Amino acid sequence: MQGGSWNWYVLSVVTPSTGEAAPSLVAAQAGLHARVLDELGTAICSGQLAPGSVLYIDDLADQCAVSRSVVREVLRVLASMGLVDTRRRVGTQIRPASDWNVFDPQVIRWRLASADRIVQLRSLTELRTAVEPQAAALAAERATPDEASDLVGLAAKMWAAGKAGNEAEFLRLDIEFHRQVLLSSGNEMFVKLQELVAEVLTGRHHYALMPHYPDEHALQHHADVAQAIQRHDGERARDAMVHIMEQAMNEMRSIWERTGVPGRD
Amino acid sequence: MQGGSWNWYVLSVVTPSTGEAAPSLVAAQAGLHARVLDELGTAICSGQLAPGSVLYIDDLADQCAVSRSVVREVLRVLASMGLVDTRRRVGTQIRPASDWNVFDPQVIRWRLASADRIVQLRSLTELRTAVEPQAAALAAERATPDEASDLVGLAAKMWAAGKAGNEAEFLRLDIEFHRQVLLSSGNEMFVKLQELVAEVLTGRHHYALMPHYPDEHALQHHADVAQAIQRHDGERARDAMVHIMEQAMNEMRSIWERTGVPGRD
DNA sequence: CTCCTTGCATACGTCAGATTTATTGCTATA
DNA sequence: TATAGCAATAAATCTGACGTATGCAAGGAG
Repeated sequence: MQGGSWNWYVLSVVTPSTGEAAPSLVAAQAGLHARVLDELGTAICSGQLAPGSVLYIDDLADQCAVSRSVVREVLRVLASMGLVDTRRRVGTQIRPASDWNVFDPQVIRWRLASADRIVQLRSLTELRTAVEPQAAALAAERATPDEASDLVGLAAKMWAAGKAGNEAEFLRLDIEFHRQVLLSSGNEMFVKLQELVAEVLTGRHHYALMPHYPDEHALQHHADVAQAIQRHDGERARDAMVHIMEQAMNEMRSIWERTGVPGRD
Repeated sequence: MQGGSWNWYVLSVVTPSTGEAAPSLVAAQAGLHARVLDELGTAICSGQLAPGSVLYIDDLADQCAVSRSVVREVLRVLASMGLVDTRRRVGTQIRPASDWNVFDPQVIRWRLASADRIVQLRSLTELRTAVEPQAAALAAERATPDEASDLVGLAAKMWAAGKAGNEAEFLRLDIEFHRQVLLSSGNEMFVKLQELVAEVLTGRHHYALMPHYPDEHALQHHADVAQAIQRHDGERARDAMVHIMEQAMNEMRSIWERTGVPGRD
């Protein structure tokens, strides 16, 4: 009805049958709002809906087989994420990627599920590389004795899991260790960042991008960080964490150099 | 109607007349959605609506004098920011601050307008301290010749503005300089972070929290960063930026040590 | 007395229709 | 050519209705 509309077929439930690409992480009975939100968010972050494209509420309602209320609520959420911009008399326009709230967990999930996966991975890893050493230094100043003890304990368990070759357990402990460091830093934003990183780590596992194999040096560095924090030695904690980050960065680099073009699995 | 309801008066348009605290940054003719969103977001981030409190759509519609549609759309946005959680048969519950998307620009604005102002300022400054040196190092690898030249030019203009005592111009150039460094780092998340920092810097100005007075050393460090980036010397760029951040951190520290209790202006 | 099942009241979820309003692009006029 | 007025359009808002999951409590079985 609204003018020439726009070729919608890209949004149908095709999920190009490339296999594991999009098993639609949103359960079927999750409610219409969540379903439509996920559909549109995925379509936008994957680039299927190019920036500048215009959507119309009534069309979307028809094509998604939901009422306008649902569509409107979805668009309001997408607008708050910077993904779209809706204006009177114009419609709802897709905004360029540079406007997106790339710190929104939801946006990160959508991008991890898209061809941008590698870019997202790289950005977050670089951010992590910058933040975690600083967090370790702050934790050395602010961690309570209990927190410090927990960290030492976690490092010990990581060592055990690494020796035993228990990969799943090691991954869990690894995430927990870094979460604890960021928690002890006393900076709420660092903590939230950890949630994003955890998203990536589990996502990395889900997309089978990188098996995590612990080595001797990494284990030692984790123990060093914990010990330095317990002894309030900020500099040593920072340096040890820098080493951990360097290794993580090297592992990541091997990923995005190996997978030449995006879109590959 | 819905049970004992909840004492709503805290949300009225009181804006306690303490003066400049809340001139309601949202224009009156900004639309009902924006108005209600701002009201509720402010009330939640300020703590007037304590975590665990329960709101009801119909009550909100009455008290804000808008239709349920508007309230529902607002709540959906607040839910996507992690500020509330709405469940059937229960109502809409305020979530604890640890669940908030503290990277959402809107949330940051609300928190800057609240008593949490100092906490927000500190968190972002610490984050900035962690990120910008890394960004400078990356920029030294990735900046195009044009970008590097621009940076050198900006540093020169900052020097001129600093000498001339042109404070407003200096602030503008300062923000632009750091934005350019983060842009040249080639990391989209770093760039977004800069937008948050700019939010803080202008907010800081708006709340008269800190006059920015440039000194000789700071000017030299900015010039060093620019030059190091142009010469692809990542280590020197990182070190110079660390010095800038140390100074920024010291200035901030003087703020949140001076203003003992929050709530002071 | 405890535990589990069952039924009910409740507040959100979804829908459809109507009306208002802001904005854009066109057109006619100075 | 520039500007002011006009008409078309799609979002913004309101309203009333019905569906539906769910927390809670009453009641029965062990």
